[in-house]
Amino acid sequence: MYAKIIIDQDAKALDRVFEYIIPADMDISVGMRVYVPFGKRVLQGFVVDTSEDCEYDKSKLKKIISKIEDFSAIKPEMLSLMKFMAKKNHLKLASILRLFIPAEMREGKVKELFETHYTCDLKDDITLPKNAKKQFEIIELLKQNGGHASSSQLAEFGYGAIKSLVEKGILIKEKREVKRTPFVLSAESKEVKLNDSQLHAIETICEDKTYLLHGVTGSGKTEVYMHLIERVLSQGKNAIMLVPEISLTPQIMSNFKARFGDLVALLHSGLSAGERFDEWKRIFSGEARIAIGARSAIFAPVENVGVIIIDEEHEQSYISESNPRFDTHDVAEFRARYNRCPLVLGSATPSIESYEKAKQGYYTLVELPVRANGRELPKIQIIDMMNEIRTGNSGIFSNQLLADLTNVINNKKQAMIFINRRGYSSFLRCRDCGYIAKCVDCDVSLVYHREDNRLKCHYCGKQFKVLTQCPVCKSDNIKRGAVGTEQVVDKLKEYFPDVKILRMDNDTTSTKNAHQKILSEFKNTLPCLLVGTQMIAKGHDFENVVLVGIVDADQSLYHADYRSTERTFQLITQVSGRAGRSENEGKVVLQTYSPRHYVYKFASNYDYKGFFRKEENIRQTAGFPPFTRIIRILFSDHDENYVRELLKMCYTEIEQLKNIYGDNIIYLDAMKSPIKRIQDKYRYQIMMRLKLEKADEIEEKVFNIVDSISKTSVFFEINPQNLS
DNA sequence: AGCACGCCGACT
DNA sequence: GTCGGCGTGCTC
Repeated sequence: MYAKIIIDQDAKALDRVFEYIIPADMDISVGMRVYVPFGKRVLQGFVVDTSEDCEYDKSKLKKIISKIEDFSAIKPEMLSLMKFMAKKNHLKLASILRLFIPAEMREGKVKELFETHYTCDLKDDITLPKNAKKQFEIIELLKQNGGHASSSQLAEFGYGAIKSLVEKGILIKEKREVKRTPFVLSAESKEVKLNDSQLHAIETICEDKTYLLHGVTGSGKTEVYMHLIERVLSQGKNAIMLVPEISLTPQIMSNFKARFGDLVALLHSGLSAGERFDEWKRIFSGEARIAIGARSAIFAPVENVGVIIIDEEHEQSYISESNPRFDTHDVAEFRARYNRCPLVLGSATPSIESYEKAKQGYYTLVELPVRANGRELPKIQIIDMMNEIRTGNSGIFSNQLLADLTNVINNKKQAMIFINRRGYSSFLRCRDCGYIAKCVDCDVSLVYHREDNRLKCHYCGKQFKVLTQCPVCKSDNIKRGAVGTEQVVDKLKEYFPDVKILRMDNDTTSTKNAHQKILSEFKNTLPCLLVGTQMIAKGHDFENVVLVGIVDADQSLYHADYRSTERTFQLITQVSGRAGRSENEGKVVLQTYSPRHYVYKFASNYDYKGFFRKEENIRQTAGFPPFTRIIRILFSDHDENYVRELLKMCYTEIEQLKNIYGDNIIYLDAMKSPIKRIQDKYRYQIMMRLKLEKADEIEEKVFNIVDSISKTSVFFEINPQNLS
């Protein structure tokens, strides 16, 4: 017998199958990991196929040395998924396979944890010498435990007594694997009465289809998820649920643990290597039937999947931006179709892409239009900061926000001040009329680059001189806009010197548990102000928060990204959800320099559909996804000349495609990447924008061109999020 | 990726 | 004469 094997090395030249002889006495099946001789070395490989015959020169074949584990770590479904991802995302096979098993298993560092375990058969009459008091106590303890005990439980009895019981054959000693189950807060499982739309949603979501579950904030999506999972379990099937990393809060996990107990396996970054490995094994063996985790949990070795849920489906974190780049949606879709089960995408603010798919009938839209507790959403008041400047207030805070903050403090309540800061790139804004420098072709904000003091468009690469005078109002009061958390805290201290002010951002949460510390201090202080970045937007409910201030909402709006408006809408909706969670009525003060921008009108009315229609229209007119496809090909290498040469060759070839496809290629250009050099590698890129009709075909051709020219691997990105 | 082979220059 | 530079090509 012969085996087709993929070598576990991340190199373009090895990105294919190699054949080996399976020794007659070795029982090898597809999906196993093996050691093989490769050149002069011994390497790990994955068996992806076995056959009676081989294609390669028989005399040159070598034998598999040994198995790494005795079981197939990669299940058949995952091998199909590998092929799918390799084609769809142009990834190397080995790098995909690595996603499917815990890193700790590959490095071989983490081993199963063993503990000595003792069992005794309670049905037998146990006769002990009368003076064997200790042995008697041990048997008593075992009786209470149903005949089982671990060595740690018996530690207090001393080894002599145990040993003598074992020797008499009363106790059976064995090495047992212990699972390191991560600690989870315990919670009461409470039965919640479902409203009609929740019931309707549960009833609807049952076919082999993709459902977009659009539920307003607080509409009880989680309850729907739980019911769906419950049903699936009762059918003997299993479930996968994905949540954004930041939502993997102890509260959510404990709710699921309370409902489903040990059937839940949690996969998140907070686990130790050993814990993660054990959770993976619990899923692999079928002991755990519900896998809950962040992005990478979509690769959990769950078999017989009955439902896949992606909560907060619009979250950016579902798109992997580093090394094997993939979109969790695609993978989930593949697995759902493979298992012929529903895929549920849940969100209060679905991504434009997903809602468009629902509109076109690819997804089935299911709505939860009312809040489960019947409470009103907090009022959002928009403050025109240009007007503040005109009336002589050039500070960070509007008079309204200061008045509301004073009110909060006098009433011994709490407020959150949200700083909208994403990335470091900055834009230029006219402080008199609010004008923002934009690209003449692309309708995205230009980014200021300090090193050469120029404005650049991250989509087409065009460069502009830095403006010194506003083209609209001729004012020369043009500044770069970016307010930091520190700055805000300092200012607040001037206004409210006696009030506790906490700060939460990347700087203050770098140490372990800092997160938790800040939040619990906030919880226990009245009055108190919490200043923070995106971090404070998610998850936690604080009943005393009655006011949320959004200091500079525009910061994400004028990011050089066609998705920035969408993201701003999502952010406002989410942040607003922090105010008035309990009896206390909440309010949101939103400060902006562009009060007439449509995003604020729709966001302040919680009008998702209105926003969608407007945004859809704009994307269509401007030629952005989901109505076009953007392809970014990133070349990087230590040798700048080589990259430039490579870029040039690829570009010339790709340009030829224009002759065949004409205006199906809306845009094509080669340029330096916005960040020229990362880790001493020079980065150049080709950007293209395609009409959808021929996009697949063109993408395939482009890939083949680049693949045949380049010796080193090249990154392909479809509709990139971040253009650095 | 790593490792050998190989074909050039400059040194014990 | 030989040591060692790294360009090229191969690994079942």
